Amino acid sequence: MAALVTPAASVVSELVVRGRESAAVLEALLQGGSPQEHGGIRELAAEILLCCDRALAALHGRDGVHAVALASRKRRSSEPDGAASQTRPKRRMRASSGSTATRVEKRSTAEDGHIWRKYGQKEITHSKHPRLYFRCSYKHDIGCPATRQVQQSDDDLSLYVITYFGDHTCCHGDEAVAAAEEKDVKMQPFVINFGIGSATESSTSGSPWQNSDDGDGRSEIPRSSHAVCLPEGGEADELRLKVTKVETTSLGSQPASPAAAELSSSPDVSCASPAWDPLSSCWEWDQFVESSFDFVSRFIDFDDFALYQ
DNA sequence: CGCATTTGACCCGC
DNA sequence: GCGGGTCAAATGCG
Repeated sequence: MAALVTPAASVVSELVVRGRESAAVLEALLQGGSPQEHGGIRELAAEILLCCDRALAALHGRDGVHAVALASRKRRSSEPDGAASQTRPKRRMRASSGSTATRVEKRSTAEDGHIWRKYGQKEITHSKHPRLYFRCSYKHDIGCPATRQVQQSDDDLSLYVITYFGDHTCCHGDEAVAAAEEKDVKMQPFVINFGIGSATESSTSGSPWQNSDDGDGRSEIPRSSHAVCLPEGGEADELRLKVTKVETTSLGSQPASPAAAELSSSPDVSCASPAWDPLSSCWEWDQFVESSFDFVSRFIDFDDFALYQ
């Protein structure tokens, strides 16, 4: 089981947790019964399905797309011929300068569902905050040209100005699922039992979901800038999932991330989540996985995932 | 050891 | 020449 704490397993963990968060909010909405709140129910349900679907996809893709991605990330070694190292024959491509931005957004979080890899940071004159440069993690794998720049707004420190360049060619649809489909792997039904381990049980010795923001006020960028890829418009229709029981329980004290806060439209619902680093679109996996993987494993019989390996 | 991140240097457009 | 975007060696972590 410990061997499952891999990047793929981490992704699965987070996805399922997010699914559970959404489920908790969903139930709160249902209990509230306010008609105006029902507007979000379908969206939440879609989120749940999508998260769980992604969890499956992550496992399906581990030997496929994800493995390919990992394998080809190796940096080009220094030029073997000294002459080449003397000069820089390669012209540098400028994705942003000269070309227009695909879109510019101001958001409270840099999360956008895609996997980005930071490749630079620059202090910008007349700007208090550095600009961070990201490219799609699949740039070198499948040549996804998407890049983005993230800069904290000087006007509103809670906002991040995100400028996108280029369109993603990597996450149109779910390539992991597609890879699984190519292999004709059947999505077998499995059970996520959110009820195993009651709230009281899981929240005994303090909250395992403590916000990592414990005072230094500055979230470091985690080692991995892999955000969970949750592209918009994903369909979870092939998902064969049985959620046997969902309990809305107070697992944590408060949402630990903007994303969780967004999900948690009801103040009565406490959603647990890893700490989110808005600048790098990263979950703080170190704290999250260690503290919660065991917890998450209560919900999931990971033995079922052996089916996909 | 392999990987992602950091960061100084290089390159390019204005 | 300057400012900003990108590269890639160095670094450090798992």
